[in-house]
Parts: sequence; structure tokens; C-alpha cells
Amino acid sequence: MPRLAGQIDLAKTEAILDAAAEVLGERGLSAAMEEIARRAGVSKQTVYNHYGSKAELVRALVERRVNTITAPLREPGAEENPEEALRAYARTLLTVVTNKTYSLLRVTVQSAGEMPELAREVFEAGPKHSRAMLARFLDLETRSGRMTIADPAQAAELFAGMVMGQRQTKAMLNIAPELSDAEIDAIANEAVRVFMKAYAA
Amino acid sequence: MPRLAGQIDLAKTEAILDAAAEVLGERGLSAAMEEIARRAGVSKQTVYNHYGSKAELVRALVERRVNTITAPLREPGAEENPEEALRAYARTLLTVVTNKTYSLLRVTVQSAGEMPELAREVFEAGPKHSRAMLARFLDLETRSGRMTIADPAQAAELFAGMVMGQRQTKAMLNIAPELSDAEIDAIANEAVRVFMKAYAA
DNA sequence: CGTTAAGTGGACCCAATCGTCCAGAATTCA
DNA sequence: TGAATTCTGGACGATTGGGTCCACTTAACG
Repeated sequence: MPRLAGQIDLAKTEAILDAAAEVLGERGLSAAMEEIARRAGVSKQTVYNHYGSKAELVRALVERRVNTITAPLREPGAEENPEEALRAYARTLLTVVTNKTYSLLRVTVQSAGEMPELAREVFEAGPKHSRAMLARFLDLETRSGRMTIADPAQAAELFAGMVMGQRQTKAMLNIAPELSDAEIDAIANEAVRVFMKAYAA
Repeated sequence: MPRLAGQIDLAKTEAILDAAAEVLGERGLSAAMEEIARRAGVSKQTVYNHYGSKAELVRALVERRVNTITAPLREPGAEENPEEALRAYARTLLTVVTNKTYSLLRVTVQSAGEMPELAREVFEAGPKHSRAMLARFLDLETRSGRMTIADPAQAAELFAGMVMGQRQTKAMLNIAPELSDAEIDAIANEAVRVFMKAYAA
């Protein structure tokens, strides 16, 4: 059922990636290609039509999702006051970690043995990039005199770490974090309070 | 070469566990039992003599190592001043994370699909337990008037998170953290400074 | 409406790997 | 020395899962 001759069906591509995310998240790398095809409502041959191998599928899945997942973690807006910007960043971070999409990191961990480059790429495109944007924000705030931070990169690490705590480990271990909005607010508020106490101008 | 009739060779048990840690750390769960046996200098049959199945071996390995790994993270001593106790805790935490033994968590993540209980057990015996001890320390410090912490458990999360930052994720992704002593000190010092600024009495 | 390219379903091959089995060597205890 | 038990090493069975093949169907485009 090709929509365009000479070209593969893009809707099916999405279905395959979604199914792969599901199955790989549940079963880990040992998930069968057949199961992925089945859940995508597609024949196995079609999967191989879109992606030549399992490794390629995993790579495509991870690369394609990393950006959309970390997209909300863009650089905090400099127009608001620092507290509010940091609180927003913290809340988003907690949501992302709590989100089941975080299972992508699990898949990546599992593939780390076979494809170490993928692990590095994901780390750089995801957490590292997001942290760099936070550092840049902190640097701007320092230059504009609202904060006093000698090492923005280090401070960004401290802040993000404070917000996430053990939740990243929990997410990787597939132990439901399940935070209510109230809990998210509580953590974000306290983290911002501690952070500002030390770094406010 | 049995040392005791009617009993299995304990030295070989250790060798098997060591080899398993090595191989599983390198290759992930798909590592072959044959390779483990080979590296332990033992026949495959012997491995199955000690552990009935691969799952059992993994479980034994993880359970047996968790405690020794987190052992150094005992409750900070209450006799020192809080800063020094926290600094010591932070340094130990960073060492543990940087340590290659941290690859056990990777193995656990990989097994999380097939044996979810194991993941939970590891989390509780390792990170969670260690965090609880830190919380208890913070509580004692609060009671003795040296700190002011309303929610010790939350504060413990914040502190440990601050210290580890993205390093736990990096360790899981098998991206060498490799911190020098100077870097470890720098992180520990700054984390303690920020923490005490907000929580000192 | 015919050509072309993708999709289907299912059989099939093949490699890897878990786990078993067995005959003989090694070792400890009586 | 003899008995009992483990260890060895390699062959073996069975399963699983990646990947291919093929005949047939379906849809798009000229």
C-alpha cells in the first residue's frame, strides 16, 4: 500500500518506531523483531524494508526521539526572574524523567555494549546538551548581575542533579517514580531555594 | 579438584562471580555462559554446578556485590563537624560512581526487563539504603542544633543528587567519568558549600 | 488500464546460546 | 588404597531470534 511510488510509507515508519519504543521499553534489547512488526501492524519484511537491521532500527529510534524528548528543556528564558526560570526548568526536568519516554535511556544503556558510539551520541544530544543550555543561562544571569556564579557548568550540574536526585536511576531501573504535581512543585521549589541561597547576587 | 567432599569449591565460586562481573560488564546480558566459564578457568558444567541457570548467576552476582560496593557509604560519623562528614560522604559517593564496579547497575538495568524484582532489590539495598543513612545523619545534626532541616529525606536526595549530577547516567552509559582527586574535591567542596549555605543552623 | 514499487504472510535458513550429558581425570576422606 | 564427589572438556539437543526468500496482493502514477 505505498502512498508514493518509489518511496516507502512514512506512516508505517512512524508505526514501526512507536512499536519498537514500546516493545524495547518493555522487554529490553532481547525483544523480537517479530513482536515489533506485529505491534506495528506490519509485516516483518516491511520492517526490514525501512531499516536494514535491528541495530539500525534501534539507532534510528533513539536518535529520532532524543531531540523531541529533550526539546522542552530549552534554555530558560532570560526575561523572567531567575527563580521562576529555574523552577520551570526543574519542573520540566522532573516531568521528563518521570515520563515513560525516559525508557529510551534504558534502551541506550542496554545497547551500550554493542554500540558504544550510540551511547555517547545520546548522552551528548540529550543530557549534556540540555545541561549546557542551563549553564549558558546561568552565565547570562551572572553577567547581568542577578547571580554570582564562578563556574556555570559546575553549577548547572549541581542544580540539575539536585532536581533529579535518584530519580534517573529509578527510571533506568524501571521503578515507577510517579510524582504528583504537588511533589514536583515541592522538589522544584526547594531545589531553587537552596540554589539561589548560594548563588544569588 | 574438590577441596571438601560433598561440597563445592568456594574459590571457584568466587572466580565464577568475578568472571561474570567482568564479562557481563563488558558485553551485557547477551554474554555467553561459555565465556564466563572460560574466563573463570572453569568448565561450563562447573558453572551450572554452582548456579543452576544464568538468571541465578546474575542474581547471585548482583546481590552479593551490592553490599560490598555501597559499604563505604555508611552513615557519616556524628562526632566530626557536619561539613567534614558531608565532604567525606560526597567524596566516597563520587569514587563509587566513578568506580567500574558501578557496571553492576548496568547489568541490573539490563535484567530489569526479565527480573523486575531484582532491580527493586538492588535499588533498595544500594542507593536507597545509602540515602536513608544520610537522611538519618542530617536528622541527628538537626536535633543537635547544628543544622536546620525540615525534611531530611528530601535534603539527602538533594545533596546526593548535587554530588553525582549526570555522573550516574554517564556511568550507566559506560562513558568513562574518570575524575581526578582534585576534581572530586572541587565538586565535593562546592556541593557542601551550597548545601550548608541553605541548611546550616 | 497497465506498469511499478511497496506491503503481506509465512516458510525457511542460520547462527548464537542456554542447558544437558557423559566418560574420564583429579582430589579428598576414611 | 578405595570410595565418593567434584571438575573437565567436548559433544549434543533444543530454542530463540535475526534476517532472507517468494509468490501474491495492493495501491499510486502515467
